[in-house]
Amino acid sequence: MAWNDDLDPNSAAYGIAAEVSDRIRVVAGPGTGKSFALKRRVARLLEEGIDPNSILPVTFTRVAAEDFHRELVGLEVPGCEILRSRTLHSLGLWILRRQNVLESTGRVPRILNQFELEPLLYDLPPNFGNKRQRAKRIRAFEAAWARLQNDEPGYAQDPEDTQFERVLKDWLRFHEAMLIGEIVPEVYRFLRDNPESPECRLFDQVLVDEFQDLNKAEQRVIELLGKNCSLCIVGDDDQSIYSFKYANPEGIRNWHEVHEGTADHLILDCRRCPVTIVEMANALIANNVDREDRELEEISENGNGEVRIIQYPDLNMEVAGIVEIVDELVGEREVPPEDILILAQRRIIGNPIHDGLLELEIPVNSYYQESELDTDAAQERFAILKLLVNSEDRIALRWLLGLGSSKFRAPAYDRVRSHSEATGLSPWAVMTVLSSDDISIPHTRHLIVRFREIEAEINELRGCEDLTALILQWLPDDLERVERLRELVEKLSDECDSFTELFDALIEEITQPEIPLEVNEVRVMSLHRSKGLSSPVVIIAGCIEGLLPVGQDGDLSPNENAAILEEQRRLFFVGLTRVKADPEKGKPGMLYLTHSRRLGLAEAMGSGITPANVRRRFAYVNASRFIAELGPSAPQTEQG
DNA sequence: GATCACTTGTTCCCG
DNA sequence: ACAAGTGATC
Repeated sequence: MAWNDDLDPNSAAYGIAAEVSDRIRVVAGPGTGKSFALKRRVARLLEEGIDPNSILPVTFTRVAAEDFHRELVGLEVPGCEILRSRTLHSLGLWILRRQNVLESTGRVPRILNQFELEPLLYDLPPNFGNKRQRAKRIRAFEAAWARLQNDEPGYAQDPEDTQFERVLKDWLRFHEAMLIGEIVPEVYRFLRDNPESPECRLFDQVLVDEFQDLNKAEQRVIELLGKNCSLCIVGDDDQSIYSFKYANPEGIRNWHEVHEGTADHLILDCRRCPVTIVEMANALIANNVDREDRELEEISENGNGEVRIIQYPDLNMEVAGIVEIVDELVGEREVPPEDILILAQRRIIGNPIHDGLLELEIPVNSYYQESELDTDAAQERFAILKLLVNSEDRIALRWLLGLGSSKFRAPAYDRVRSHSEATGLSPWAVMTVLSSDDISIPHTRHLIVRFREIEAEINELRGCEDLTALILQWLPDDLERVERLRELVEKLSDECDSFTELFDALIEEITQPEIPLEVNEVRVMSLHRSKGLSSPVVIIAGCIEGLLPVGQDGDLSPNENAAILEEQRRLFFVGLTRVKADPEKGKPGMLYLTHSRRLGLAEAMGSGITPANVRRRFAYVNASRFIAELGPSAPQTEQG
């Protein structure tokens, strides 16, 4: 088909697809069809004979990359199959591999799993602040030290940051591993320092989605890739929700001022959402001060949808209430499970909902990060497996040695590491000689005990005769809290013949889960994760003050806290606008906002929920201020 | 006496 | 999750 088939020449999508400027900024509100416009633009470029290999669509997530590719293939434009949409990470890793950048700097692309960061945080010395501050500093390092939009990425300015970078990189080098977040800074440095490299001329057309969520280093990578070519950036500053990785909405807000001759496009027709929800979203986001004044426009054919706001006496009842709502929707109202999206900002809310639905045998999937490895037991089993495959996996050994101790035995391990660095022996080799009393290092007794346990475990596994026996030894049927991991292993072991094959598949599946072509279950995830998705039924749980928005941070200035509040409002805005109306198919678009009055104090504190009051081991919380900000279109709160 | 691990009491941080 | 306290180890 032609790129402009059924496309009104006066529509925003047409304007974007036909735009010939080589600097284009598109600001597109939620559900306004920006991916549709981008798709048509790519179709036009292909039809004009531009080499598909020279077009680079950059997406925020792998899911979005896959979606974009699928939609392009659907267009049946010549060349669309070749065209690959990529995330900045996958493109970055590809460039680093291609140019052997990692080898030349002595880095090993063994990427740490989320849970493996834990010992690193304890091994970083406390002079860099408490654990939370150390974690935050790692994220600044991953942003190439550009915390603000005006910062220049590349080098740490603050001497403490410089020292931190040295200690962190030493740790990573010693453990022969990398953080996933190191890829972008490495690529940035490579492109900046090698302007003659072919990667700087690889593409003629660079299109970037979700630009508001790129930090300065990522923005710079895009600029370097698109220096001599046509650059089209797309996003919505009202949906900027990644300040924790130092993304900054100013990046898209000021882009047209920084780039001369920018053609500016704005799309505001919200084709996705019911009218009521567009009104609520507009009322909500208007409370943000740091923002351009604009409104989403409703499409009256979408109808009003159904909105309910429910408060429950406590969190358990909220969870039970949501499970009941879903059961009723799936049962009596015959809503397909895949049409239901449940958003919860904390696993302590999302997980019991997931489990409750599972109990009713309603198909459901949880999308929290690395959720197969949610429990300590699953993490331990996974680490053992890594060590079985490669006893020189220093990260897995480090993690297992620290297991069971609240501070991961950091001081004792530091002595082992010093010895290892002094002698050139690997940590495994050092532990082996320690264990056999050939040498002695003070204060390492607990470490040795742990090492012997680990060794025994691995020897048991080595003794297994076949794959089935090994899996059974590794994940015994009666071992609790590893259900998700076991399910995954069972699924994968059917497709794998050898043990190493299974291991590779398992790593792949956990770190880069396959993106299913179509879902057929209820999805439970965080608001961040829901970016780019839409669904006929959306349930946002835990709409409480102290969680959504999060409480004030005493370490931060009033201005910083105000900025966080505005981002939280954008997060809620993103959540609301996931609702998709399709009245012709009998799907009006439903939104449920739930909250409760009370939850366990330990639960609240453990997951960063700030209570309004604390009484007798219970945290008492109030309805989110955002509920009141939804304006007159929002219904009254019901009692659940 | 210095260092480290574990427990206990009070708690403010995840994506 | 952290700080302080206690007891064990060197």
